[in-house]
Order: sequence, then structure tokens, then C-alpha cells
Amino acid sequence: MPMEKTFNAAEAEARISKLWIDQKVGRAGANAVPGAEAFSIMIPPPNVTGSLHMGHAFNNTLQDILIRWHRMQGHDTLWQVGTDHAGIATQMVVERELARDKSNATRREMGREAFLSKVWEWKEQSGGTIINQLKRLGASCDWDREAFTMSGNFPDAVVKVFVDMYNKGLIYRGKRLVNWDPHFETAISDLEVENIEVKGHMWHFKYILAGGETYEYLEKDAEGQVTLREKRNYISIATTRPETMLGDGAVAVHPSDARYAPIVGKMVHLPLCDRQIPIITDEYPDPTFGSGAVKITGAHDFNDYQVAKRANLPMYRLMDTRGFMRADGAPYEVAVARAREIAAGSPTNENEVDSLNLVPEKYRGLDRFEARKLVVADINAAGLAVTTLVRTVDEETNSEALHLEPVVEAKPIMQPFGDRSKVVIEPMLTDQWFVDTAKIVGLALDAVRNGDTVIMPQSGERTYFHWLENIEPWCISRQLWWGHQIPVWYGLNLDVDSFTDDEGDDALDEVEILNILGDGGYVEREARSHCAADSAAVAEFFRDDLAPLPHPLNAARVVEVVDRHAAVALLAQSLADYNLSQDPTHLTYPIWRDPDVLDTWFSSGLWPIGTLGWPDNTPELQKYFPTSTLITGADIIFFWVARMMMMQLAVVNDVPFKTVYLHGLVRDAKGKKMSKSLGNVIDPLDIINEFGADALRFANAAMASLGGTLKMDTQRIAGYRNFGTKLWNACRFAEMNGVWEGYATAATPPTASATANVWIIGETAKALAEVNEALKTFRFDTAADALYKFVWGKVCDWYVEFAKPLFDGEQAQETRATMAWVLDQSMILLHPIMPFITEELWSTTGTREKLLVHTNWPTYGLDLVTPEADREMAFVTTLIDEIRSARAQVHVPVGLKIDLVAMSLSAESRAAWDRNESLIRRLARIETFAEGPAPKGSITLALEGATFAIPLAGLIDIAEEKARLQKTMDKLAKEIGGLKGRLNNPAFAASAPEEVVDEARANLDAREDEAAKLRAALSRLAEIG
RNA sequence: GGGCGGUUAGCUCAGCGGUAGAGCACUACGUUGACAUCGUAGUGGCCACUGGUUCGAUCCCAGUACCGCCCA
Repeated sequence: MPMEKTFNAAEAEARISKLWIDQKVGRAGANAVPGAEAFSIMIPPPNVTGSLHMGHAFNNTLQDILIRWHRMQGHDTLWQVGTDHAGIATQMVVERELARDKSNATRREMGREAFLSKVWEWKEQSGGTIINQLKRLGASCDWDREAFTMSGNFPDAVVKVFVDMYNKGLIYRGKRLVNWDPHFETAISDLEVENIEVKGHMWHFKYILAGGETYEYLEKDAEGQVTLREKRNYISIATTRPETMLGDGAVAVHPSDARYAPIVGKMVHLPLCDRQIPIITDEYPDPTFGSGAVKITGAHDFNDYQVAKRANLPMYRLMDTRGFMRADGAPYEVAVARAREIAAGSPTNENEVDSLNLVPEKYRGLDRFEARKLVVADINAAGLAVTTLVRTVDEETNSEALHLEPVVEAKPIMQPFGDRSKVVIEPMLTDQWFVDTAKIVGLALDAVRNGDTVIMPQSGERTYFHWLENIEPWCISRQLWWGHQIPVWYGLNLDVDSFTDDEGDDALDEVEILNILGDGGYVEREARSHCAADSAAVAEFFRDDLAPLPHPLNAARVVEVVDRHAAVALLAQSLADYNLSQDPTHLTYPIWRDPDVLDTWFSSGLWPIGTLGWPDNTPELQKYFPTSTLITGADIIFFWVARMMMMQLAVVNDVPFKTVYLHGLVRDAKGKKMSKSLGNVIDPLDIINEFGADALRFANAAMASLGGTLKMDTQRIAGYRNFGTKLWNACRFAEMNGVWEGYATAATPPTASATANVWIIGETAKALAEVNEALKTFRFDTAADALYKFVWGKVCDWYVEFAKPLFDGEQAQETRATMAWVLDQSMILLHPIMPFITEELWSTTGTREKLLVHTNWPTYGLDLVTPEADREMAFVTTLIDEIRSARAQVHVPVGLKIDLVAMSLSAESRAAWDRNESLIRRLARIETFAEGPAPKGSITLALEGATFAIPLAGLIDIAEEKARLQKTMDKLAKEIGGLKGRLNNPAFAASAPEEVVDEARANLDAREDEAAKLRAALSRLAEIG
């Protein structure tokens, strides 16, 4: 059955994709020769909730190109595929799904266990979407090894790493100011916060000095002239977040700020609150900004937090997990009384400070933005706003009036938003788990500095260094349910420090038991904690804690309960039972697990070893780790690349990958970020449906120059679809000429005698060398460009045309063999970039031992290039180009055959002519050929080593031909001028390398030779008219 | 404010010491033994600006302007 005119991508891709998957062409080690070197790539695991976007398509195309290239070379390849559980994103999706049906219970109503089983259910149903989309793209992963960060050995690996790092002191728990997402009610890391400029306001408040004090406030201009002098009883502060003033711990001014020097150390009344705070100095306030005085709210601002720590100020938390003003704890009067005691020096601790709710009653329970409005209104009402005189005119009476209005500046402010929730992030003082990154960052920096891991483009290394050198502790706990739960358990601290053994039986008596349970007793103490892989292992630690305690506590059974509340209840129950029964065997010691889960990036940070079976020393781990190359977006260099480096080095003391290839974000044709709101999202599946996966892949490869932005243009994709069609039709032409009959795959080219055949074999070798070199250096664009130029520009534009007359001559047989081989090589070389169309052509042409995906990558070298053939073909193609160009310029109709006269021919040109006459005649549309002088009314063509004339008496417009020649002369003159200028400069000959000088000289000779021929032609024209 | 990068044909980008290339778009012509998802010929550029280094700079260095991205 003859081939169709075009490749039917929609039909063929599905069929070929199934074939590859059924035959497991991408399984680890497929097509590897014995003892082959390993080549491995870890896919950046897409979110299990996700679907394929252009970024994925781009990223995975590049990975697949490398994998296919190495696999065809017989290397032992692994492309590890899988998905990420994506804590927040997945929890969000499942909650949203549940909310669609009002009859469903909410997450909180159904509880942790039931919710998690819903998430798993959802994952089973829709988690495979993106994997199937990768298959449509043609990705040749090892599908049987598909991993998931919540399945298989991954949970164990994550827990083991946590425990190890905990034991090494690399993970700690602490109360820190973290980014709090009030929507998801969890901490998030710095990287999950997007700072966006929004319209905001700056309010100015007066904090009145305590004790009726006043001071002289002076403002000076740059020359030191006093511009303002007034007696003040207040200090003016500016804020964009008025509601936080309720938690202020101080007002800070810069130590060099002379305006406030008289009042540093004095107290001010905190408006709306019944307490006083000090005026302190700190380097943080900028004296030139606003009033130069800053209110310090340590629990709700990152800068203030640092100031508060330096000045040892209490940090009062004002909000709850949803971002509402606190409504818990003691009444305001009680809390504020205690705060005053603390301010006066009463000893306290972090936990007590955190437990004090200093939100006055009227603001309690309000949303933070509601509270803001109310605080502003109340301050205005109290006359504590900084005001300005405003003149108004009454329209009816036309009378002017002056009155004071609060100063509120409208100004853009940077506001933090959650990258998932899109709500305003609240800095919040909470207990969280941290990785002490400062302790593990060193190895990660060194590995890149000493080249164990190479990041490209190199600018990526600079970014990497800059971030790691300034790294902050990594907050790894999330108050979510979907994720790896932190392997830390807590138990009540029952250490009995005042035990008196009245009975001499070394056992607790009833009074002592009551002490344990009683108000303010042991159960109120801070809990003990232990970290271990599971509850059985952790129970050992708690038994060790219990061992030194008096009977019967030392014999208590350790049991796990849900939380501290349940633990206290169970312990009480248990002790009460004991008191009656005196049977210690029933005594239980309850422990509970930390409810938080780990940041998703903590587990994906272990992706390279986790997917290879670690902590078991599997054969895959030995073979494929460290992995060869990581291809990922530059936007996740911090999230993921740097963390994988730190984690792998900390855990297995080896780099996770040898090369990191970073690429930019895929944008639309205009360079805009693709976003749903802009409506400029291009769905790669739509592109595949319209143009085929190969066209998309080729476009991706061609765009992949190092460092640039990636602008996706469907017109360009269409162009590469056309490129596929071009190759298709070259093969179809071959088929129509019987080229494939009896042809079987051959590693080496056929012996050829016709110059065109010899030449194209050499061009094929050049293309191979270029593709190899380009892919070796990750220049996918160069590889694509070289293939495009070879297949279209050499094979189709010239070779196929040359072959047509050759098919009729004595060299028909070798031409068929050569064409088959060249097209074969084209399929092979293109296969990594365009796998579908090439696999399809492969199966419809010739006799094949293996699928193309497993066909051996060629190894022939540039020795196949024959310089004589190159020169000869250069003469032929130049001559044809010149004739065509001349014909077009003097408007010779395409259909008209012309005569050609050779005025002069060098020996080499004559030989070239003789061997290729039929090609030239055909492609330049020549009727007759003769040697001799130019007939009258000819146009002239000057080539190196030859001059030709085309007699066109009566057909040509003399003036037009003159203009044509003059134009060529002008171009030549410009070149000659430049070359002469250089050669006449003595410094050039003296300083430039010899070959450059020689080349310039030879070039000048050739140009002058051509110019002379053209001058002669012009003078001949002058004779005519 | 800090860091990284960009500025080359109408558009999107390569090139990065020997006076410019591709694809697309555009113009004219065109169905010759594969291909109109095509062919042939063509139009189009003080390589942002100012200095410096060099025999020679789009390319290296410094500065300026403008534009991105990331982090505060």
C-alpha cells in the first residue's frame, strides 16, 4: 500500500505509544549493551493533582531526548517517573471536591483518618492524569517503576531521614515567627510566600508619654536649619497594620536620631490598651522614613521580631490560627495585669507570654481586617491620630472652614500572600520544626564549588551560591493532614522531684498521686518528647524515662493516644483505677504523636535516593545513583535543587546528580506568563491534537537555548509539523522509486561513486557529529537546528533533486542504496526529538530487526566526508543558484529553458561540469550547452574558476542587466574595500594570525577576479547600448 | 534596596574577537518524476547608547539608558 501524503499523527501516535508501552521499551537497562555505563534521570515529580502544562511538556521533552539518545547508544538508562503527593495542593483539591456536595462531611467533621482515606480514594481515581499525558508526549520512562512520595518505601525513607537528622541535631523544634496561612491554618516556608504590591495605607498615631512628660521636638533640613520646633507630649509612629498595635512591646528609634534622644528610655501609653511600653533604640528604624519611630510588634512582623529578640521584649500573639483576633484565655483585665507585672520585671517564660491574650475584649473574635477598621476608628475617636489642617468650602454659604483630619497616606505596599491559598499571610509566633540548614549547607556549597555537580547555565550557580550562603532555617512542619506525619511522640513529664518514701515501699501513695493529677500538678508541665521510626520504637525511650520513677509508675504500660487531652484523661483514669485496685499491671502511660506533617519538599528532597529503594542498598541505587542529569525549571532551584543537594549530601554523603540543567519558564508568544486569568494558556494536549507530539517536541528542543526565556508560538510549532511532513515525503519519494525494496538497516554507508552520493554521505556524517556534540553540551537547540538544516536544506533541497537524474543513469543502484541509507540515518538522528514519525517511517520502510527506539545510534566519523566531493558539489550548487538567481532577476519565465555558454573553465570546474552536467541542466533548466565567447546580448555569471554566459538576445532589458551587474559589483566593491583596508594596514599583517592574513589575501584575490569578470561583462553591455 | 539576566532583520531568537544568521512574516513568480503542511527568487540590520582594550569589537571591559525575572 503506497504511503499517504502526510503523517497521520493522531492515529499513529496512539498506536506507537501503545507499542512502546507494551514492549516496555523504557524499562531500566533496556537496549543496554553488556557492561554499559549508566545514564539516569529523575523526573521532577509533578503534583499528583496536576495536569500537563507547557512547562512540563518542555521539561520532559528535553529529558526524553537525552534518555532516548543514551538508550540508542546502548547505555544502561533509567528515567525514573513518579508523582509528588503535594501536601497543600492535594489537601485543597480534595477538600474542594468534598465541598461540592453539601451533604458531605467537612474535613474536620470526618476527622483525620477518614479524610486521609478520601484523599487516597481521590488519588486512585484521578492521580494518573498527568502520567497518561506524559505518555502522549512520547516520554519513554520506565513506567513499571512509577513512584509516589507517599507510597512504597518512601514513607519509611522519609521517617528514617527525619530520625537520623533529629539524632544528629540537624532538626529541632522551636517557637519562631513563621509565615502562617490563615486559610489552610498551617505554617508555610518563605518560598511558598508571594510578595505582591497592593494598594495600602499608612496611618500615623500618637503614643502619649507617660507621667505627663513633654520634650522639645526639633526637625532640621539638610543644612542644619531648624524647620520645626514644637513642644510635644507624644511620639508619632506610622503603621500599615494598625491592628497589631495591640501587641506592641516598645517604640524603637535609631540611636543616632537626635529628635528622640531626650525621650529614649521613657515610657508611653499604648493607645486602647491599659499598659505602657518603653521607647528603645535599635539600628532597625530608618530615621529618614516617616517619623523615624517604629512600633515593635514582635509576634506579628519579621523585622519587629528581630528587634524584640535583641531588646528582650515580650512578644504577645494577637491572633488565632484563622487570623481572627484571639478570644481565648483569661479576661483582658487579668491578662493585662499579668503583662504589667512582667513589664515590671516579674519572671516569666515563652509559654506564659504566648498564653496571655492581650486583645482587649471589644476586639476579641474579630477578623483581623475588621479589627483594623475598629482600631483606626477608636484611635481617631481618642484623638490619638496625627492630624493635618484641611480647608473646606461650604458650597451653599461659600464660607471656608478649617478642621483637623487624620493623616492617612495611600501608598503601595508589599504584602505577603500564600502561593496556594492567595490569602494574606500572617507572621505568627508558633512552635514548629526546623532543619538547621546552616549545619548542612556547607557540603552542598562545596559540591558545586568543586564541580562534583555542575549547574548550567552558569548564572544558576551564582543564584545557588547566593541563596545558600544566606540560608535561613527551613520550617518543615505543616499543620496539615495529608503528608508524612512527624515521627515524634510526646508524653507527660511525671518526674517526681519531691518524692518521700514514707512507707518505705518505694511506691507512690495516694497523696502523691493526687499531686500528679492535681491542679498545677505534673500533668501541666511541658511534655517530654522522643523521636523514633514508629510507636513501638519510641515506647522504648519512654520506658527508659519511666524506669527511675517510683512504683507503680515505673511499671506502666506505654500506650498511644490521640492527643495531650486524651493522655491526661487516660492517665487520670489509670491512676484512679490503680488507687483502688493497687494492681500496677493495669497502669498505663499515654503518649501521643505530633499531629503535624512534613513540608512536601522535605520528602521530594529525597526523591533521588527514595525512588531507588533507599535505605536498602538496592542494585538500582548502586547503578543509577548519583544520577546523571537533572533537568528542571530555574524557578525551583531553591525549593528543590538546593534542598536535594543538602539532603542527599547529609543522608548518603553524595551529590544527587552530576549535572543540573536549568531552564526558564515557558511563556506565550508575546513573552507573558501563561495564566488562567490572562486567558493565554496554551494546553500542550491541544497542541498535540492539532500538530502532533513530534512538532511540539521539536519546537521545545529548538527553543531550548541556554538562559533565555521560552516563548511558545503555535506558528513555529506548525513549521516543525511541516518539517516532519517534509521528511515523510522524502521517504515517500524514495518509496515511489523503489529505494526501500530489499533494503535492510545498515550501520555503514554503501560504496558510492557519484559525487552527489559521496557528498550526501559526508553531510550525514557531519550531521551526526553536530548532533552528538550539541547533545553532549545540552544544546538541544543546536541539535534541532543542525537536523533541520541537514534534512530539509541538504537531503530534501538538493540530494533528492540530484537523485532524480541519477535514477535514470548507470549509478541508479548505488543511488537507491545511498538514499535509503541517508533517510535511515535521518530517522535515527531525528528519533530522540521526533520519536513518533520516525518510528512510523522506520516500520513502513526497509527490513528492520528492532524498533527504531532500540536501534543503535551510529558511530561513523568524519572520515566519511570527502573534501573533493564537497568542493565539487559546492561548484554545482553555486552555479545552479547563480543561474536561477540571474534568470529570476531578468524575468526569464520559469518554464523557459535557456542556453548556457561557458566562457572559461578551470580544469577542476570542467571536471565538475562533466560529472554533473545532467544535474545542472535539470535544476537550472538548461537547453543547450556550448563553450566559447559570450554571444551578444548575454548575461554573465562570474564564479570562482569559471565564467558563464546566458545568451538572451532580445529577451533581456539591457538597462536591467546593467543594474543587476552593478548591484553585484557594489557588493563586491564593499567587500574588496574592507579586505584591502585590512591588508594595507601594516599592523594587521604584523599582529594577526598567519592563517587569518592568508585567508584575507586569498579572499581578496577571488573577489577581484570576480569583479574583473563583471567589469568585462559590463563593458560588453556598453557596446550593445 | 539586593541578586541574576536581557537589549541583533517586522516578530521570535541563534551567533559572542576577523564587518551578520535561522524560522516565521512579507513581496514576486510558480504545479518540473516526494511534498502547496510545497518550490524558486527576493525585500529587510549604524548588532540599545557612550567610552576603553585590540591590527581589528555585535562579540571582551567599564559606564549609561530601557526591559525582564528572583529575593527583600
